[in-house]
Amino acid sequence: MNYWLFKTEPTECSIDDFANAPTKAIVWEGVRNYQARNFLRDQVNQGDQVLIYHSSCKHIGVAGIVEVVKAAYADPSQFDAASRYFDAKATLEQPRWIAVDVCFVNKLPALISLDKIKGSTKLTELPLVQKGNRLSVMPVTPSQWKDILSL
DNA sequence: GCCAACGTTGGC
DNA sequence: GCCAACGTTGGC
Repeated sequence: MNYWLFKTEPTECSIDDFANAPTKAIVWEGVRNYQARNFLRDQVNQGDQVLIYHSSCKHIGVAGIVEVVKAAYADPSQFDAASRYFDAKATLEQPRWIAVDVCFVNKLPALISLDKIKGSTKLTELPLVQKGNRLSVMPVTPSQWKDILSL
C-alpha cells in the first residue's frame, strides 16, 4: 500500500465534502499535470491512503485522510465540453488524463498547517515543502506519513 | 492582488 | 529540439 498527498482548493473540493458523504466514492478529476497524472496512472492503487491538503485558501494544510477505492481510469471531465477541465485533444481511444475514486476516512481534529510541516526537520524531503514544487499528486513515504500525522 | 517559479505552447 | 512568450500555481 502506498501513501499520497493530494492538493485541492477547498472551495472546489474540501475535506468537509467528504465528511458530509462518508460512504460515497468521489471522483478525483481535473489533474492536468503530466507528472501528477503519471503517479495516478502508474502508482496509485486501490486501498492507498491519501492526505487531503487544502491550498490557496485561508487555512492552508493537511485537513484529513481519504482512501483510494478505484484505481486509474480515464478522467471523464476531459471529454465534457462544458467542463473547465475539457481537453479537445483527448479522445476515448487515447485519453490523456486520469482520475481515481476516493472515499472519506477521517477529518483531522485540527488542521496540520503548512507552517508546521515546513517547521519539521523530519519533513524536508517532502515534495510539498521543496522549493518551486507544484505537484498536485505526490508520494508520501511511510515515515513522512507518520511524521505529518504526529504534528 | 502580487509575483516567483514552473510548465506548456508554438514558431523557427 | 531550442527557447521566448505565455499561462498557471500557490504562498504571501
